[in-house]
Amino acid sequence: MLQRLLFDTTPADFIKNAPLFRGLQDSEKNSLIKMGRPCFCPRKKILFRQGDPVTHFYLINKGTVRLFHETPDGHEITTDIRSAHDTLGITGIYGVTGIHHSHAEAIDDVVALEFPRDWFQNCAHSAAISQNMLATLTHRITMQKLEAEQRSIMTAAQILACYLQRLCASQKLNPRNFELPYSKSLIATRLGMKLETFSRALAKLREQGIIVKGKNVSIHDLPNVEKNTCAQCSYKESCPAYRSLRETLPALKKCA
Amino acid sequence: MLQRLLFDTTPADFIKNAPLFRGLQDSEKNSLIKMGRPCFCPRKKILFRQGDPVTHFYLINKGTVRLFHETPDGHEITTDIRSAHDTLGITGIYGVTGIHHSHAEAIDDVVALEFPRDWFQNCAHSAAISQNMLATLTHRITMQKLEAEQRSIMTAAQILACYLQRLCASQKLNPRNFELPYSKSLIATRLGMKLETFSRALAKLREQGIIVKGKNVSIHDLPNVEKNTCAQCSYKESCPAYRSLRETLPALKKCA
DNA sequence: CGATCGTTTGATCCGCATCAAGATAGGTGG
DNA sequence: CCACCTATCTTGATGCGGATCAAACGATCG
Repeated sequence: MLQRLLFDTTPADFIKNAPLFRGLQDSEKNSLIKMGRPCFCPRKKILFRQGDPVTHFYLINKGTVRLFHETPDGHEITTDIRSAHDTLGITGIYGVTGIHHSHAEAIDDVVALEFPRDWFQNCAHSAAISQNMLATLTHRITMQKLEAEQRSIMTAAQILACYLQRLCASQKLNPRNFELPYSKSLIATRLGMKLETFSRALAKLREQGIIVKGKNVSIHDLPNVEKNTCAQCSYKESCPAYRSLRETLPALKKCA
Repeated sequence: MLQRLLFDTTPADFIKNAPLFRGLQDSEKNSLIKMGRPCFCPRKKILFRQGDPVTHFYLINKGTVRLFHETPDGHEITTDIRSAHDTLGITGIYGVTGIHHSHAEAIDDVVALEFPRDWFQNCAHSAAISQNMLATLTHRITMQKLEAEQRSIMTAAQILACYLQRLCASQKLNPRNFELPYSKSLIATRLGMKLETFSRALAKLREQGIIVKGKNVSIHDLPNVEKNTCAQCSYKESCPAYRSLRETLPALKKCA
């Protein structure tokens, strides 16, 4: 049916394998499968708007969502980019205001599952879900702090290099050669810089062995990368990119 | 006994009234009272260091704690300031690395209750605690995003004005006349700016009716305040200071 | 083939950091 | 009570990084 066409896997399988629902009883998963409604949002459309009451929370199956704010003078600020297996609306559900804090816009065609807020709050309260949510939020807090710190002590080029590193780490990409998952303008706003600044940062990284041509990225001079990126930030072992770097650098150096 | 001298209230009463433990069964509270050990950390001493294994989580009863990182070149970055009723180490407990992400330093003499990490994770898992934790972390995420956004679109003076507003809102201070709870240098680092910049921002605010002399603050020109602070940020109803402003401005204007 | 979108490059401006001196206040000992 | 000291803060001069405005470039598409 339609669902088969939209989803990467069936909704039931998707729920069974979702990291957010890891550790749940089968009965709980079945109840989630019953309540999870497929939800489709085409490219460029708005999934929900800042200020809207929180009616559902979403689990993304396919596609990419941009969260952003509008400033009073009409500019937009990208606060996050979410994709498969990420959630949408958690902070809305657990927040006190009952409204969404950001606009959510589909970058691609987006497929998600939606769960009614009330049902979820009242009935779906297993210890396992709470645990998973706590782990997710904790991770988000750590990463936010890390990025906030980077913005205050690093140059645009360094921030970008760190971002590319984290991208490799989180999406298991090969640093020697991978494709940017989003447009450069989207990444620029995601990193809180202007497209022009982003572009100039790319030029600087090129001098240091990180070559970006179109959407294609290849990182050559690894010692330099090590010197200029997360290895320099003060989060050390708290930073996923740093941990990943520690693990992968020796292997990568051998390839060099 | 000693505990009476250190704590504002007895540890038992403190636990019974702690927001974090709201909604718990009496039996759960009693178990917390049994396991919560008083913990004293004198001014300027370090409670735990970044990289230390997370052994406990803490609930502050008295005093102020600064969370910070060290950059590779020796500078320090204040990531948060916590005081009575705040927690310490939650992200450490729920994080995957099992280590603290920041240094925690006592600004004042600090009194706290500590709970062993393992006991807390294994035995203290009531739905109510999880709920409270989720609400706390959600709030923290929202505020972090808000501040990150402010740093990218506001000037130092505006950021400071917003901070003062939030201070009034969260600590129920009278905007017409209150005392800064921390030193100016601490607030400056908390806001991610240099002390010099902070000082110059004060001068600018003075022209706009926000007068700071020593630790004393008085906000006079409310329309100007409204124009220059959280009312301008894009979080609107998600921002506590904005909500508070909407509620309190009419009353304050009458006093003017 | 022009039109549009996404990106690059150039010139200029502004805000904050930095470096360097003063100023003020709180605390101590003579 | 005053002189001294240190901690905390203020003020001034300068430089750098990123935002802004403006224009050109390249790719894709009807």
